[in-house]
Amino acid sequence: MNYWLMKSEPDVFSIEDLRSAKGKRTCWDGVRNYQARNFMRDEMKKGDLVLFYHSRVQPIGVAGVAEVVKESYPDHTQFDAKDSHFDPKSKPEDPRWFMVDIKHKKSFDDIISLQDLRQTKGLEKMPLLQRGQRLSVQPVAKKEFDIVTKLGN
DNA sequence: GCCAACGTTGGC
DNA sequence: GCCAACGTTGGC
Repeated sequence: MNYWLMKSEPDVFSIEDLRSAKGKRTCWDGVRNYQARNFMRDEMKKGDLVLFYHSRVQPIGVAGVAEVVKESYPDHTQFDAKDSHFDPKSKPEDPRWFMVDIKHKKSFDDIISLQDLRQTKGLEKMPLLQRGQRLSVQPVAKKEFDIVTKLGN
């Protein structure tokens, strides 16, 4: 079983949006970065757990936990000319972009702030905390996942 | 809103 | 295959 971190701008889609979504789940569409895509397409498995991260908007940090409930399949927004994530170079018979479905598991009472994460021992190697790191989907070590979720209790 | 860091594109 | 130009991310 693997662990992940996925970023979302909460004014676009927050952990509470996920909680109130139908079935408490959503498809994670719109990822247009190859490395992030590869993680979703090749390595994310049903049952994997995800740290749901709020970026850009204060308070920035880990807002809760979600679970992968459906493994990768083509992201439909790449074929929709009216969608902001439309990719004219992607063909339905050879899709370029993939997504997974995730389901809400837990919202933390308080968001675990980026500053707190930076100050927590054992998290020094988290990709999230590395300089210049921008991936919206990234792996998390089990140890790191355990430390972070413990902070959220 | 700024801007550093990074990814992608496309001319050569 | 290089690399300048451009676009995006995301903390501040």
